[in-house]
Amino acid sequence: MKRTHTCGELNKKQVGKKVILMGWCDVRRDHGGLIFIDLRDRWGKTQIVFDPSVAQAAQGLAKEIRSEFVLEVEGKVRKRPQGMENKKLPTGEIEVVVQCLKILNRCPTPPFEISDQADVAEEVRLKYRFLDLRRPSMQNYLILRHKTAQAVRNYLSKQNFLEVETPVLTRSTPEGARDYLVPSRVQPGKFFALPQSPQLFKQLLMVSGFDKYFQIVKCFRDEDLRADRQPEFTQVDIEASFVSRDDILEMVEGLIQTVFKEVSVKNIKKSFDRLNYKDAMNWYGSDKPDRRVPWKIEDVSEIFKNSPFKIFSQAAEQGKVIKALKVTPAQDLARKDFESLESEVKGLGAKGLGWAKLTSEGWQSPIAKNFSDQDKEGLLKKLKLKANDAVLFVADEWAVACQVLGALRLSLGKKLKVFDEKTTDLCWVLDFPLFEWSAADNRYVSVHHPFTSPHLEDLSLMNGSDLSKVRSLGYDLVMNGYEIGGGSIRIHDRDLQQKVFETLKISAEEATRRFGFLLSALEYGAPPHGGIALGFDRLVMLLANCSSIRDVIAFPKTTSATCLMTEAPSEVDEAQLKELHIQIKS
RNA sequence: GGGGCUGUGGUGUAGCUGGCCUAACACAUCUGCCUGUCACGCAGAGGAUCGCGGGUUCGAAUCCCGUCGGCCCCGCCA
Repeated sequence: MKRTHTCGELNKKQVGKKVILMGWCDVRRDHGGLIFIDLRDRWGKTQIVFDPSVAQAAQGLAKEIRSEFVLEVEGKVRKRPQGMENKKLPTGEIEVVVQCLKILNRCPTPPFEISDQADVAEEVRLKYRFLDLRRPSMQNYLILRHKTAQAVRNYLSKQNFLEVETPVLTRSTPEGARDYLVPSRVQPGKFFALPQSPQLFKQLLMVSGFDKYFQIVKCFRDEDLRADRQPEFTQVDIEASFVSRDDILEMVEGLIQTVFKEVSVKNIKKSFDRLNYKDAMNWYGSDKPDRRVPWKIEDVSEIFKNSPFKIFSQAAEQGKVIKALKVTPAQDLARKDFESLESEVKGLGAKGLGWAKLTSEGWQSPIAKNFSDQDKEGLLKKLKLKANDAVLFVADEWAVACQVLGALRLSLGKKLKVFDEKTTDLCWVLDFPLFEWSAADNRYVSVHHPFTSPHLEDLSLMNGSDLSKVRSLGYDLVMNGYEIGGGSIRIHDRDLQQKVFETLKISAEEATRRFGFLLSALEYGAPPHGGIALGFDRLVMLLANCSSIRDVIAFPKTTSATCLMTEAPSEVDEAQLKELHIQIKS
């Protein structure tokens, strides 16, 4: 027997036709005589009818059918009686009258109803993921994921990019995320690492002359999970030779537009806004700003420099900044809301949060009584305040003040629903610092990675005292407050690479030991090159309007990095450990 | 490593300021009836010792401590 049609394609054009359908029993409506069953497959649902006057035997067997039984039915397509059409179904104009039924497999009562309406705890869904994935919405997410991957492959292939696979078993290159390690059986005491990204391999491919490379590839990072972070995730990894930063940015803009055109109903702009890191931090308090929140952080240090309010004026004197965020409209925020914000802020590293609300009766605020008339006037003018606006103040080190107000900007913007969640915003963040000081390590560390090229205008600063001023040729692609991609123009000069290692306090021996193959490759005629890696799961998540990448990954891990279905990771046999020369200490 | 939320029949929830809880409701399940339903309907039935362990108390789903699982966030994620 062969299935002639799927459950999503029959309509009145096939009326009268004999068909064979296969699928799962979605719902059963047993009227005693007539039995209706919605047969479901990944293409849709079709109503099948068992009529004792048409096929007595089939109708008798149909009495046994329960939810999620796997069925094969042979029957005739017929138009539903007048007024009995189901407008909610694409196949709702017809039904299949069954002449012959085969129960291909039975099913115990499922742990939850296979339906998008059913509200089931994620814990249960993940344990029975194979059932969860039967739900139409989950099937659509994976279909969307496939289409997105296809669009990416087609676009890049048309642009003459070549897909090349790189090793999954590779060497550990600390610095960066924690590695997943794989013990070597043949080399006692030695380990492979799973790649955090194919970064070095793609650079080597450039040295090999594959001037346009891409790969849709799994990457592994043994770090704590988030809604948008899994220990194994997929990147669209891209690298090209003889390109400038703008070449990469434009190519990626084309890629993203193509993806949107093929899989989404949303429209996005032709080219994406570019902001530099400093502005992103100053205006949005984040290097991955969600610009859909229509508020910008303002610097009001100048206004409070001479204020009688000592907390602010002294902060300004000490070289700190006073940042202000106008929250509008804020009529729904009461004193207790501001007070709870204040405690929230302390968890983020700020010493305090000032607030003031402008009501029709004047200022409502625990601190505004300390402001001079000049201060108030300055604020009104700079922030263009009107009744029912509130202002949040943080006086702190620049980075802290920005980040804290950035966090509040986002959480209040969402809470007060001041923007349409369905809109899409894409932008580039450029000119990141190349290095940042790590107090923990007592040295400078790479903001991106040690192979990122310094901004060519800043090369002279590389010898200066304040290395945090050196900008990089790195770039991040940001969508709705998520970093969906990041990359850079790389260093292709061995001496410059050596210099960066020195700056990072990575000794020559250490560099040779860890990245010798790269340094060697850079000597053998490395072309100028650069690239990007897109977070494929995040991209699909945003295209699907989901809030967790788990929803667009077939078999994801929990926040404690386990799989509830397979119960991985698991203990292994003593014999396996022995072969791998591994002993567990408890 | 830290903070927050959460765990009650198969599923989702209510109860959680301790005693009327002999744990309620909806869906699902089972039985019977039903020839036009599509969240089918009607009548009935079964099913949870409240994640687990300990403590307080005359009495614990309810309070306390510990522990395990899930989710969100900070740190971490070059």
